[in-house]
Amino acid sequence: MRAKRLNCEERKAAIVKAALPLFARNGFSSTTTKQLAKAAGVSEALLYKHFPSKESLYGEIQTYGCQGCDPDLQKLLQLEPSTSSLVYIIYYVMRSNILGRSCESICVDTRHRMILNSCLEDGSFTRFLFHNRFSEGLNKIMVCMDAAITAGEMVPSPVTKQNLLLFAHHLATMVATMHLPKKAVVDYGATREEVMQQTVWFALRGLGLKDEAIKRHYNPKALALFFGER
Amino acid sequence: MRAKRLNCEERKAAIVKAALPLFARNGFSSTTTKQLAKAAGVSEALLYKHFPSKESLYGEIQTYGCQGCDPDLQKLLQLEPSTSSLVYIIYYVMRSNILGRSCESICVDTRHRMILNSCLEDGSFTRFLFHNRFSEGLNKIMVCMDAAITAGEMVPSPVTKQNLLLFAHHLATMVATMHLPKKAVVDYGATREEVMQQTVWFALRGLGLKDEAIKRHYNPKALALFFGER
DNA sequence: GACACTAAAGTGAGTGCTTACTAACTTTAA
DNA sequence: TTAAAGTTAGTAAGCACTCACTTTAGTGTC
Repeated sequence: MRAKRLNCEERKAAIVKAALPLFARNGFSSTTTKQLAKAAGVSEALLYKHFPSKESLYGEIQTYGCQGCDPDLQKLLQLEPSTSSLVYIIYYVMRSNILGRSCESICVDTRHRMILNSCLEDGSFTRFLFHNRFSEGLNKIMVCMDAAITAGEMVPSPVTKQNLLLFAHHLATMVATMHLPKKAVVDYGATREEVMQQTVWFALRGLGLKDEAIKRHYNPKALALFFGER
Repeated sequence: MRAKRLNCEERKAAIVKAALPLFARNGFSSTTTKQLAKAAGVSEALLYKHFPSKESLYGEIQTYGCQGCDPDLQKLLQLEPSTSSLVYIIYYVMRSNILGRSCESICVDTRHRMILNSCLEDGSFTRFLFHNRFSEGLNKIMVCMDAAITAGEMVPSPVTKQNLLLFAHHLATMVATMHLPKKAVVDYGATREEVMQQTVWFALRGLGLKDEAIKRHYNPKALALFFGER
Protein backbone atom coordinates (compact mmCIF):
# COMPACT_ATOMS: atom_id res chain seq x y z
CA MET A 1 0.00 0.00 0.00
CA ARG A 2 1.51 3.22 -1.15
CA ALA A 3 0.87 6.44 0.77
CA LYS A 4 -0.85 9.33 -0.92
CA ARG A 5 1.70 11.96 -1.72
CA LEU A 6 1.85 14.88 0.72
CA ASN A 7 4.29 17.71 1.07
CA CYS A 8 6.82 17.79 3.86
CA GLU A 9 4.81 19.72 6.45
CA GLU A 10 1.55 17.91 5.81
CA ARG A 11 3.20 14.52 6.11
CA LYS A 12 5.03 15.53 9.26
CA ALA A 13 1.79 16.71 10.84
CA ALA A 14 -0.01 13.56 9.76
CA ILE A 15 2.64 11.37 11.35
CA VAL A 16 2.52 13.31 14.61
CA LYS A 17 -1.25 13.10 14.69
CA ALA A 18 -1.18 9.35 14.12
CA ALA A 19 1.62 8.80 16.63
CA LEU A 20 0.02 10.71 19.48
CA PRO A 21 -2.68 8.25 20.57
CA LEU A 22 -0.30 5.34 20.14
CA PHE A 23 2.37 6.84 22.38
CA ALA A 24 -0.29 7.92 24.84
CA ARG A 25 -1.78 4.46 25.10
CA ASN A 26 1.35 2.33 25.13
CA GLY A 27 4.00 4.66 26.44
CA PHE A 28 7.28 5.41 24.72
CA SER A 29 9.10 2.12 24.82
CA SER A 30 6.16 -0.18 24.14
CA THR A 31 5.41 1.70 20.96
CA THR A 32 7.43 0.37 18.04
CA THR A 33 8.44 2.29 14.97
CA LYS A 34 6.64 -0.39 12.97
CA GLN A 35 3.36 0.41 14.74
CA LEU A 36 3.96 4.13 14.26
CA ALA A 37 4.56 3.67 10.54
CA LYS A 38 1.49 1.51 10.14
CA ALA A 39 -0.71 3.97 12.05
CA ALA A 40 0.53 6.81 9.86
CA GLY A 41 0.08 4.67 6.73
CA VAL A 42 3.68 5.08 5.59
CA SER A 43 6.89 3.08 5.63
CA GLU A 44 9.24 3.11 8.58
CA ALA A 45 11.90 4.68 6.42
CA LEU A 46 9.74 7.69 5.74
CA LEU A 47 9.37 8.26 9.46
CA TYR A 48 13.11 8.76 9.57
CA LYS A 49 13.02 11.19 6.68
CA HIS A 50 10.97 13.52 8.87
CA PHE A 51 12.26 12.73 12.36
CA PRO A 52 15.86 11.89 13.22
CA SER A 53 14.79 9.39 15.86
CA LYS A 54 11.84 7.81 17.62
CA GLU A 55 12.62 9.99 20.60
CA SER A 56 12.37 13.20 18.57
CA LEU A 57 8.96 12.11 17.30
CA TYR A 58 7.94 11.53 20.89
CA GLY A 59 9.06 15.06 21.65
CA GLU A 60 6.99 16.43 18.79
CA ILE A 61 3.80 14.73 19.95
CA GLN A 62 4.26 16.39 23.33
CA THR A 63 4.39 19.90 21.94
CA TYR A 64 1.49 19.02 19.65
CA GLY A 65 -0.48 17.74 22.63
CA CYS A 66 -0.10 21.08 24.39
CA GLN A 67 -1.86 22.96 21.63
CA GLY A 68 -5.57 23.49 21.33
CA CYS A 69 -7.77 26.41 22.24
CA ASP A 70 -11.13 25.63 23.73
CA PRO A 71 -14.01 27.96 22.71
CA ASP A 72 -15.76 27.12 25.99
CA LEU A 73 -12.79 28.44 27.92
CA GLN A 74 -12.79 31.62 25.85
CA LYS A 75 -16.45 32.09 26.69
CA LEU A 76 -15.66 31.69 30.38
CA LEU A 77 -12.96 34.32 30.27
CA GLN A 78 -15.54 36.83 29.06
CA LEU A 79 -17.75 36.44 32.15
CA GLU A 80 -17.81 39.14 34.78
CA PRO A 81 -16.02 38.44 38.10
CA SER A 82 -18.65 36.89 40.37
CA THR A 83 -19.53 33.88 42.47
CA SER A 84 -21.63 32.63 39.60
CA SER A 85 -18.65 32.76 37.23
CA LEU A 86 -16.57 30.93 39.80
CA VAL A 87 -19.09 28.11 39.77
CA TYR A 88 -19.01 28.12 35.98
CA ILE A 89 -15.24 27.76 35.95
CA ILE A 90 -15.15 24.93 38.46
CA TYR A 91 -17.94 23.19 36.61
CA TYR A 92 -15.96 23.61 33.40
CA VAL A 93 -12.82 22.12 34.94
CA MET A 94 -14.75 19.08 36.13
CA ARG A 95 -16.86 18.61 33.05
CA SER A 96 -14.09 19.03 30.52
CA ASN A 97 -11.79 16.61 32.33
CA ILE A 98 -14.24 13.99 33.52
CA LEU A 99 -16.82 13.98 30.75
CA GLY A 100 -14.53 15.16 27.97
CA ARG A 101 -15.13 17.35 25.00
CA SER A 102 -15.35 16.50 21.37
CA CYS A 103 -14.07 19.87 20.17
CA GLU A 104 -10.47 19.37 21.27
CA SER A 105 -7.67 18.47 18.89
CA ILE A 106 -7.00 15.34 20.94
CA CYS A 107 -9.45 13.37 23.06
CA VAL A 108 -9.44 13.73 26.85
CA ASP A 109 -8.38 10.18 27.56
CA THR A 110 -5.35 10.58 25.37
CA ARG A 111 -4.40 13.81 27.06
CA HIS A 112 -4.75 12.28 30.51
CA ARG A 113 -2.59 9.36 29.48
CA MET A 114 0.04 11.80 28.28
CA ILE A 115 -0.16 13.68 31.56
CA LEU A 116 0.33 10.52 33.60
CA ASN A 117 3.10 9.23 31.37
CA SER A 118 4.79 12.58 31.68
CA CYS A 119 4.56 12.56 35.48
CA LEU A 120 6.12 9.10 35.50
CA GLU A 121 8.95 10.46 33.35
CA ASP A 122 10.38 13.95 33.86
CA GLY A 123 7.09 15.83 34.04
CA SER A 124 8.06 18.29 31.34
CA PHE A 125 4.94 17.83 29.21
CA THR A 126 2.59 18.31 32.15
CA ARG A 127 4.63 21.23 33.43
CA PHE A 128 4.40 22.90 30.06
CA LEU A 129 0.70 22.11 29.75
CA PHE A 130 -0.03 23.69 33.11
CA HIS A 131 2.10 26.68 32.29
CA ASN A 132 0.26 27.13 28.99
CA ARG A 133 -3.35 26.41 29.72
CA PHE A 134 -3.59 27.02 33.43
CA SER A 135 -2.39 30.57 33.66
CA GLU A 136 -5.23 31.88 31.49
CA GLY A 137 -7.84 30.53 33.85
CA LEU A 138 -5.93 31.36 36.99
CA ASN A 139 -6.24 35.13 36.77
CA LYS A 140 -9.90 34.84 36.01
CA ILE A 141 -10.64 32.54 38.90
CA MET A 142 -8.72 34.75 41.31
CA VAL A 143 -10.79 37.82 40.58
CA CYS A 144 -13.93 35.69 40.82
CA MET A 145 -12.87 34.47 44.25
CA ASP A 146 -12.26 38.02 45.37
CA ALA A 147 -15.72 38.94 44.12
CA ALA A 148 -17.27 35.97 45.90
CA ILE A 149 -15.54 36.85 49.15
CA THR A 150 -16.63 40.47 48.86
CA ALA A 151 -20.18 39.31 48.22
CA GLY A 152 -19.98 37.27 51.42
CA GLU A 153 -20.61 34.05 49.51
CA MET A 154 -17.16 32.60 50.06
CA VAL A 155 -15.04 32.25 53.17
CA PRO A 156 -11.35 33.09 52.76
CA SER A 157 -9.15 30.04 52.91
CA PRO A 158 -5.79 29.11 54.45
CA VAL A 159 -5.18 27.59 51.01
CA THR A 160 -3.69 29.94 48.42
CA LYS A 161 -6.01 30.81 45.55
CA GLN A 162 -3.72 29.15 43.04
CA ASN A 163 -3.73 25.93 45.03
CA LEU A 164 -7.50 25.98 45.35
CA LEU A 165 -7.72 25.83 41.58
CA LEU A 166 -4.95 23.26 41.40
CA PHE A 167 -6.66 21.02 43.94
CA ALA A 168 -9.94 21.19 42.05
CA HIS A 169 -8.08 20.31 38.88
CA HIS A 170 -6.24 17.46 40.63
CA LEU A 171 -9.53 15.97 41.71
CA ALA A 172 -10.86 16.10 38.17
CA THR A 173 -7.70 14.56 36.76
CA MET A 174 -7.75 11.69 39.22
CA VAL A 175 -11.41 10.88 38.63
CA ALA A 176 -10.65 10.86 34.91
CA THR A 177 -7.63 8.64 35.54
CA MET A 178 -9.84 6.13 37.33
CA HIS A 179 -11.92 5.89 34.18
CA LEU A 180 -9.02 5.21 31.81
CA PRO A 181 -9.13 1.41 31.88
CA LYS A 182 -12.00 -0.31 30.11
CA LYS A 183 -13.42 -1.31 33.48
CA ALA A 184 -13.31 1.72 35.79
CA VAL A 185 -10.81 1.33 38.61
CA VAL A 186 -13.19 2.29 41.40
CA ASP A 187 -16.95 2.05 41.59
CA TYR A 188 -18.32 5.46 42.51
CA GLY A 189 -21.81 4.00 42.76
CA ALA A 190 -23.16 6.56 40.29
CA THR A 191 -23.08 7.47 36.62
CA ARG A 192 -20.10 9.42 35.34
CA GLU A 193 -22.29 12.49 34.98
CA GLU A 194 -23.40 12.20 38.61
CA VAL A 195 -19.84 11.68 39.82
CA MET A 196 -18.85 14.81 37.94
CA GLN A 197 -21.59 16.75 39.71
CA GLN A 198 -20.41 15.39 43.03
CA THR A 199 -16.88 16.58 42.33
CA VAL A 200 -18.27 20.04 41.66
CA TRP A 201 -19.94 20.06 45.07
CA PHE A 202 -16.82 18.80 46.76
CA ALA A 203 -14.59 21.34 45.04
CA LEU A 204 -16.89 24.30 45.61
CA ARG A 205 -17.08 23.45 49.30
CA GLY A 206 -13.33 22.90 49.34
CA LEU A 207 -12.91 26.39 47.89
CA GLY A 208 -14.85 27.80 50.82
CA LEU A 209 -18.12 28.62 49.09
CA LYS A 210 -21.06 28.73 51.46
CA ASP A 211 -23.75 26.12 50.93
CA GLU A 212 -26.36 28.78 50.23
CA ALA A 213 -24.15 30.22 47.53
CA ILE A 214 -23.59 26.82 45.94
CA LYS A 215 -27.29 26.09 45.95
CA ARG A 216 -27.98 29.51 44.48
CA HIS A 217 -25.42 29.38 41.69
CA TYR A 218 -24.89 25.72 40.93
CA ASN A 219 -27.60 24.79 38.49
CA PRO A 220 -26.45 21.73 36.53
CA LYS A 221 -29.07 22.17 33.83
CA ALA A 222 -28.26 25.81 33.14
CA LEU A 223 -24.57 24.94 33.10
CA ALA A 224 -25.00 22.03 30.72
CA LEU A 225 -26.88 24.44 28.49
CA PHE A 226 -24.17 27.09 28.69
CA PHE A 227 -21.53 24.64 27.51
CA GLY A 228 -23.90 23.04 25.07
CA GLU A 229 -24.93 19.42 25.29
CA ARG A 230 -22.98 17.05 23.12
CA MET B 1 30.04 -12.50 41.14
CA ARG B 2 28.18 -15.45 42.51
CA ALA B 3 24.97 -14.99 44.50
CA LYS B 4 24.83 -16.09 48.12
CA ARG B 5 22.87 -19.30 48.30
CA LEU B 6 19.26 -18.93 49.41
CA ASN B 7 16.42 -21.39 49.45
CA CYS B 8 13.67 -21.23 46.92
CA GLU B 9 11.23 -18.99 48.79
CA GLU B 10 13.86 -16.58 50.06
CA ARG B 11 15.32 -16.15 46.61
CA LYS B 12 11.92 -15.65 45.05
CA ALA B 13 11.06 -12.98 47.61
CA ALA B 14 14.42 -11.31 47.10
CA ILE B 15 13.89 -11.13 43.36
CA VAL B 16 10.39 -9.66 43.75
CA LYS B 17 11.67 -7.08 46.22
CA ALA B 18 14.45 -6.05 43.87
CA ALA B 19 12.19 -5.99 40.82
CA LEU B 20 9.48 -3.84 42.33
CA PRO B 21 11.17 -0.41 42.28
CA LEU B 22 12.61 -1.12 38.84
CA PHE B 23 9.24 -1.95 37.31
CA ALA B 24 7.66 0.97 39.16
CA ARG B 25 10.18 3.46 37.85
CA ASN B 26 10.58 2.28 34.27
CA GLY B 27 7.30 0.53 33.56
CA PHE B 28 6.99 -3.02 32.30
CA SER B 29 8.46 -2.85 28.85
CA SER B 30 11.34 -0.48 29.57
CA THR B 31 12.57 -2.82 32.27
CA THR B 32 14.84 -5.53 30.84
CA THR B 33 15.41 -8.96 32.32
CA LYS B 34 19.10 -8.06 32.38
CA GLN B 35 18.39 -5.10 34.66
CA LEU B 36 16.13 -7.24 36.83
CA ALA B 37 18.81 -9.89 37.20
CA LYS B 38 21.46 -7.34 38.05
CA ALA B 39 19.24 -5.62 40.62
CA ALA B 40 18.54 -8.97 42.28
CA GLY B 41 22.21 -9.91 42.12
CA VAL B 42 21.60 -13.13 40.21
CA SER B 43 21.86 -14.42 36.66
CA GLU B 44 19.07 -14.02 34.16
CA ALA B 45 18.76 -17.79 33.99
CA LEU B 46 17.93 -17.99 37.68
CA LEU B 47 15.10 -15.52 37.19
CA TYR B 48 13.53 -18.05 34.89
CA LYS B 49 13.99 -20.85 37.41
CA HIS B 50 11.60 -18.97 39.70
CA PHE B 51 9.29 -17.21 37.26
CA PRO B 52 8.09 -18.63 33.95
CA SER B 53 8.20 -15.23 32.28
CA LYS B 54 8.94 -11.55 32.79
CA GLU B 55 5.21 -10.97 32.80
CA SER B 56 4.61 -13.39 35.66
CA LEU B 57 7.28 -11.61 37.70
CA TYR B 58 5.48 -8.36 36.97
CA GLY B 59 2.31 -9.98 38.27
CA GLU B 60 4.07 -11.03 41.46
CA ILE B 61 5.38 -7.56 42.21
CA GLN B 62 1.81 -6.29 41.99
CA THR B 63 0.45 -8.66 44.62
CA TYR B 64 3.54 -7.93 46.73
CA GLY B 65 2.90 -4.21 46.36
CA CYS B 66 -0.60 -4.64 47.77
CA GLN B 67 0.65 -6.01 51.04
CA GLY B 68 1.66 -4.01 54.07
CA CYS B 69 -0.18 -3.16 57.23
CA ASP B 70 0.33 0.30 58.62
CA PRO B 71 0.43 0.58 62.43
CA ASP B 72 -0.76 4.19 62.12
CA LEU B 73 -3.88 3.01 60.36
CA GLN B 74 -4.51 0.40 63.05
CA LYS B 75 -4.24 3.14 65.66
CA LEU B 76 -6.80 5.19 63.75
CA LEU B 77 -9.27 2.32 63.62
CA GLN B 78 -9.24 2.21 67.43
CA LEU B 79 -10.45 5.80 67.79
CA GLU B 80 -14.03 6.50 68.84
CA PRO B 81 -16.43 7.78 66.14
CA SER B 82 -16.21 11.57 66.27
CA THR B 83 -15.44 14.70 64.31
CA SER B 84 -11.99 14.68 65.79
CA SER B 85 -11.35 11.15 64.51
CA LEU B 86 -12.60 12.21 61.10
CA VAL B 87 -9.97 14.93 61.02
CA TYR B 88 -7.35 12.40 62.09
CA ILE B 89 -8.27 10.08 59.24
CA ILE B 90 -8.21 12.79 56.58
CA TYR B 91 -4.93 14.07 57.93
CA TYR B 92 -3.60 10.54 57.79
CA VAL B 93 -4.67 10.10 54.17
CA MET B 94 -2.95 13.31 53.17
CA ARG B 95 0.16 12.86 55.24
CA SER B 96 0.79 9.25 54.33
CA ASN B 97 0.38 9.89 50.62
CA ILE B 98 2.02 13.29 50.26
CA LEU B 99 4.76 13.13 52.87
CA GLY B 100 5.22 9.36 52.87
CA ARG B 101 6.02 6.94 55.62
CA SER B 102 9.19 5.07 56.33
CA CYS B 103 7.45 2.11 57.97
CA GLU B 104 5.88 0.71 54.81
CA SER B 105 7.28 -2.28 52.96
CA ILE B 106 7.66 -0.16 49.85
CA CYS B 107 8.21 3.59 49.61
CA VAL B 108 5.33 5.91 48.71
CA ASP B 109 6.81 7.09 45.45
CA THR B 110 7.14 3.54 44.26
CA ARG B 111 3.56 2.76 45.20
CA HIS B 112 2.27 5.84 43.42
CA ARG B 113 4.20 4.92 40.31
CA MET B 114 2.64 1.48 40.44
CA ILE B 115 -0.80 3.02 40.84
CA LEU B 116 -0.33 5.27 37.82
CA ASN B 117 1.19 2.53 35.70
CA SER B 118 -1.72 0.32 36.63
CA CYS B 119 -4.28 2.98 35.65
CA LEU B 120 -2.53 3.32 32.30
CA GLU B 121 -2.82 -0.44 31.86
CA ASP B 122 -5.87 -2.40 33.00
CA GLY B 123 -6.17 -0.87 36.47
CA SER B 124 -6.19 -4.26 38.20
CA PHE B 125 -3.44 -3.45 40.69
CA THR B 126 -5.05 -0.19 41.77
CA ARG B 127 -8.47 -1.81 41.89
CA PHE B 128 -7.14 -4.54 44.14
CA LEU B 129 -5.25 -2.04 46.30
CA PHE B 130 -8.39 0.01 46.84
CA HIS B 131 -10.41 -3.08 47.56
CA ASN B 132 -7.84 -4.22 50.11
CA ARG B 133 -6.74 -1.12 51.93
CA PHE B 134 -9.66 1.19 51.41
CA SER B 135 -12.50 -0.83 52.81
CA GLU B 136 -10.96 -0.92 56.27
CA GLY B 137 -10.88 2.83 56.52
CA LEU B 138 -14.21 3.33 54.78
CA ASN B 139 -16.39 1.91 57.53
CA LYS B 140 -14.54 3.89 60.14
CA ILE B 141 -14.85 7.16 58.28
CA MET B 142 -18.54 6.62 57.66
CA VAL B 143 -19.40 6.27 61.34
CA CYS B 144 -17.19 9.27 62.06
CA MET B 145 -19.13 11.31 59.51
CA ASP B 146 -22.40 10.25 61.09
CA ALA B 147 -21.05 11.30 64.46
CA ALA B 148 -19.89 14.64 63.08
CA ILE B 149 -23.27 15.30 61.50
CA THR B 150 -25.07 14.37 64.71
CA ALA B 151 -22.78 16.69 66.61
CA GLY B 152 -23.73 19.47 64.19
CA GLU B 153 -20.15 19.92 63.09
CA MET B 154 -20.64 18.62 59.57
CA VAL B 155 -23.24 19.43 56.95
CA PRO B 156 -24.66 16.43 55.05
CA SER B 157 -23.46 16.30 51.47
CA PRO B 158 -24.97 15.53 48.06
CA VAL B 159 -21.79 13.49 47.67
CA THR B 160 -21.96 9.90 48.93
CA LYS B 161 -19.80 9.20 51.96
CA GLN B 162 -17.72 6.73 50.02
CA ASN B 163 -17.00 9.30 47.34
CA LEU B 164 -16.09 11.93 49.91
CA LEU B 165 -13.29 9.66 51.08
CA LEU B 166 -12.37 8.78 47.51
CA PHE B 167 -12.15 12.42 46.49
CA ALA B 168 -9.93 13.23 49.45
CA HIS B 169 -7.73 10.32 48.51
CA HIS B 170 -7.67 11.38 44.85
CA LEU B 171 -6.44 14.80 45.84
CA ALA B 172 -3.65 13.29 47.92
CA THR B 173 -2.64 10.94 45.12
CA MET B 174 -2.48 13.72 42.56
CA VAL B 175 -0.41 16.01 44.73
CA ALA B 176 1.96 13.10 45.31
CA THR B 177 2.02 12.44 41.57
CA MET B 178 3.06 16.01 40.92
CA HIS B 179 6.06 15.40 43.14
CA LEU B 180 7.25 12.24 41.40
CA PRO B 181 9.70 13.84 38.96
CA LYS B 182 12.94 15.23 40.35
CA LYS B 183 11.67 18.74 39.68
CA ALA B 184 8.07 19.00 40.92
CA VAL B 185 5.59 19.38 38.07
CA VAL B 186 3.75 22.36 39.55
CA ASP B 187 4.94 25.01 41.94
CA TYR B 188 2.53 25.14 44.86
CA GLY B 189 4.37 28.13 46.28
CA ALA B 190 4.86 26.38 49.62
CA THR B 191 6.80 23.58 51.24
CA ARG B 192 5.52 20.06 50.82
CA GLU B 193 4.46 20.02 54.47
CA GLU B 194 2.46 23.23 53.96
CA VAL B 195 0.85 21.92 50.79
CA MET B 196 -0.16 18.81 52.71
CA GLN B 197 -1.80 20.99 55.36
CA GLN B 198 -3.61 22.93 52.66
CA THR B 199 -5.00 19.73 51.18
CA VAL B 200 -6.32 18.81 54.63
CA TRP B 201 -8.19 22.11 54.78
CA PHE B 202 -9.52 21.70 51.28
CA ALA B 203 -10.67 18.14 51.90
CA LEU B 204 -12.27 18.83 55.27
CA ARG B 205 -14.23 21.68 53.75
CA GLY B 206 -15.07 19.50 50.78
CA LEU B 207 -16.42 16.91 53.19
CA GLY B 208 -18.78 19.53 54.60
CA LEU B 209 -17.09 20.20 57.93
CA LYS B 210 -17.92 23.59 59.35
CA ASP B 211 -15.02 26.00 59.68
CA GLU B 212 -15.44 26.20 63.45
CA ALA B 213 -15.17 22.42 63.63
CA ILE B 214 -12.05 22.37 61.50
CA LYS B 215 -10.43 25.06 63.60
CA ARG B 216 -11.42 23.19 66.75
CA HIS B 217 -10.16 19.78 65.71
CA TYR B 218 -7.43 20.38 63.18
CA ASN B 219 -4.28 20.92 65.17
CA PRO B 220 -1.30 20.12 62.96
CA LYS B 221 1.12 19.87 65.87
CA ALA B 222 -1.02 17.45 67.86
CA LEU B 223 -1.57 15.38 64.74
CA ALA B 224 2.11 15.24 63.86
CA LEU B 225 2.70 14.07 67.40
CA PHE B 226 0.00 11.41 67.16
CA PHE B 227 1.58 9.91 64.07
CA GLY B 228 5.06 10.47 65.41
CA GLU B 229 7.59 12.71 63.69
CA ARG B 230 10.01 10.93 61.45
C1' DG C 1 36.73 -36.88 60.40
C1' DA C 2 37.37 -38.07 55.49
C1' DC C 3 34.71 -39.78 51.82
C1' DA C 4 31.34 -40.36 48.01
C1' DC C 5 26.57 -39.30 46.60
C1' DT C 6 22.57 -36.37 45.65
C1' DA C 7 19.35 -32.77 44.87
C1' DA C 8 18.80 -28.21 44.76
C1' DA C 9 20.80 -23.53 43.67
C1' DG C 10 23.04 -21.10 40.42
C1' DT C 11 25.52 -19.80 35.92
C1' DG C 12 27.80 -18.94 30.96
C1' DA C 13 26.96 -19.05 26.56
C1' DG C 14 24.07 -19.19 23.66
C1' DT C 15 18.91 -19.19 20.75
C1' DG C 16 15.75 -16.98 17.47
C1' DC C 17 13.33 -12.93 17.13
C1' DT C 18 12.37 -7.96 17.32
C1' DT C 19 14.06 -3.48 17.55
C1' DA C 20 15.56 1.25 15.94
C1' DC C 21 17.61 2.85 12.20
C1' DT C 22 19.89 3.15 7.17
C1' DA C 23 21.46 2.81 2.29
C1' DA C 24 20.26 2.25 -2.21
C1' DC C 25 16.60 2.35 -5.08
C1' DT C 26 11.84 3.80 -7.30
C1' DT C 27 7.89 6.77 -8.10
C1' DT C 28 5.67 11.10 -9.03
C1' DA C 29 4.36 15.86 -9.68
C1' DA C 30 5.88 20.29 -11.37
C1' DT D 1 14.27 16.64 -16.41
C1' DT D 2 14.67 16.81 -11.69
C1' DA D 3 14.09 17.13 -6.91
C1' DA D 4 11.26 15.77 -3.50
C1' DA D 5 8.36 11.92 -1.66
C1' DG D 6 8.30 7.36 -0.81
C1' DT D 7 9.76 2.29 -0.49
C1' DT D 8 12.33 -2.24 -0.23
C1' DA D 9 15.51 -4.79 1.87
C1' DG D 10 18.43 -4.82 4.71
C1' DT D 11 21.97 -3.84 9.35
C1' DA D 12 23.78 -4.38 14.07
C1' DA D 13 22.27 -4.41 18.60
C1' DG D 14 19.27 -5.77 22.16
C1' DC D 15 15.52 -8.48 23.68
C1' DA D 16 13.13 -12.49 26.34
C1' DC D 17 14.11 -16.83 27.10
C1' DT D 18 16.72 -21.75 27.17
C1' DC D 19 20.17 -25.47 27.55
C1' DA D 20 23.85 -27.78 29.20
C1' DC D 21 26.73 -27.28 32.70
C1' DT D 22 28.94 -26.22 37.58
C1' DT D 23 28.77 -25.32 42.48
C1' DT D 24 27.28 -26.20 47.06
C1' DA D 25 24.93 -27.78 51.31
C1' DG D 26 23.35 -31.63 53.45
C1' DT D 27 23.32 -36.84 54.34
C1' DG D 28 24.70 -41.43 55.18
C1' DT D 29 28.97 -44.74 55.27
C1' DC D 30 33.12 -46.32 56.74
